[in-house]
Amino acid sequence: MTSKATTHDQILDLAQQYIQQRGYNGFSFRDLANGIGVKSSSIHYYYASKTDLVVAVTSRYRKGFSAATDQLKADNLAAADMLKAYAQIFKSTLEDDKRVCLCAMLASDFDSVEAAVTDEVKAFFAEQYKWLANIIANGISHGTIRGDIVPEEFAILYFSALEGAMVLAKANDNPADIELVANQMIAMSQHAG
Amino acid sequence: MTSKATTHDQILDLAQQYIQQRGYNGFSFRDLANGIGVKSSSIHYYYASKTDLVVAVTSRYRKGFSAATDQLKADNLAAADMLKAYAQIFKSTLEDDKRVCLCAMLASDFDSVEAAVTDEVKAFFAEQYKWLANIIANGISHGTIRGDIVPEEFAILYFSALEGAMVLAKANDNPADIELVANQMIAMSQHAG
DNA sequence: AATAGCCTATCTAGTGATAGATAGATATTT
DNA sequence: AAATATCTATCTATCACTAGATAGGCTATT
Repeated sequence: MTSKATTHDQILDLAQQYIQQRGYNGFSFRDLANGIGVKSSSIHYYYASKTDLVVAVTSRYRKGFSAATDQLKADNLAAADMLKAYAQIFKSTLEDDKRVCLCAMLASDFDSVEAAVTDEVKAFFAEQYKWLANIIANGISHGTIRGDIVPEEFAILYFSALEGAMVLAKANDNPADIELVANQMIAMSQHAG
Repeated sequence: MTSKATTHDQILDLAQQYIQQRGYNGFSFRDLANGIGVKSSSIHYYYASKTDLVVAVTSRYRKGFSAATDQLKADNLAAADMLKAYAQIFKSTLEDDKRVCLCAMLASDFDSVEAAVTDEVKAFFAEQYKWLANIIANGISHGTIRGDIVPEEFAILYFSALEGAMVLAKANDNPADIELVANQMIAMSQHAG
């Protein structure tokens, strides 16, 4: 018996999809309602405002992403493999669902959203920077990543490149570019051969 | 006597600003009209549809950017300095005007815009990839950039990272991150010390 | 009976787009 | 030169539609 998703979950799921594909200003309560098969007032029953809805979606996304990266870290791979697996999350998000990172979309919409949303987005970025810097620092201490790399700086580079590659790869309809971008950075972070 | 900008030019200028700051779905003909001091019907006089307007803005942006990079190339700097100067365009766009690359914004809005717009955006990306690959190839042939780098691949990396860094730097209110990202890639493209 | 979940109906505001009018500049004909 | 015609750039007013939001009612579960 396939347990039917609740309306509440469907709202969050579809809102997330719309934000990832069309951005904050690219969908309406009616779009959500029509997609789910309810009325827009039912969305308001769960979320009084669009801001409330988007904050909930972003918070859930942020926590889900953290859980995924924590899981990845528990696998205890070498730093380079960890970074590769991390990039794979971005690639499959685009390849499988034609979606861009939720927070990259919302970052583009920063001038359109309220502080409650930007706070969640900034928290997401801070968490990802921290996770990446930790992985990189571990790689350096294990001698698999060049010692002249500054973990906090390379984290920003790696993350920026992946987020940018995601948007460009979608525009160019070429998800493989994400892997191409990640592999080049990883190769450059290794000791010269 | 300060020559007053025509209404037509004001429309293109303000539309460009809005797209760079709020995206395709983040502004209206009325926003433009109010900002300029005319009626929205006057915008329609110049551009029958929003698509037509955005195509015109994007085409102008693309040609202006090409002119700027051609000028940069004429300066005949070393590859690394050329790449640094290129990144500086992105940084000052964010720092001075709080704007993101027009085409990065439109790329995020790909699911919301018509093919006439996406064609212009894709043409912009293709031109930038080509310019960067050429600069990198020159650097390799002059021996200032590592020979194991593939120009077309590093171009995608460099451009992706800059576009991503621009969006993230805006969200984090930290334009210096653009330079940080560029400098790391340039350093890694050099021969090991 | 109370609550949860969803509905109908409606509101105010704003969307892109269009029709028709008009003042003033420019061009053409007499 | 004067009269006529056309063009440019803008206006007012309105279209059908969509936006987010809200009040109040119905129904099913607890």
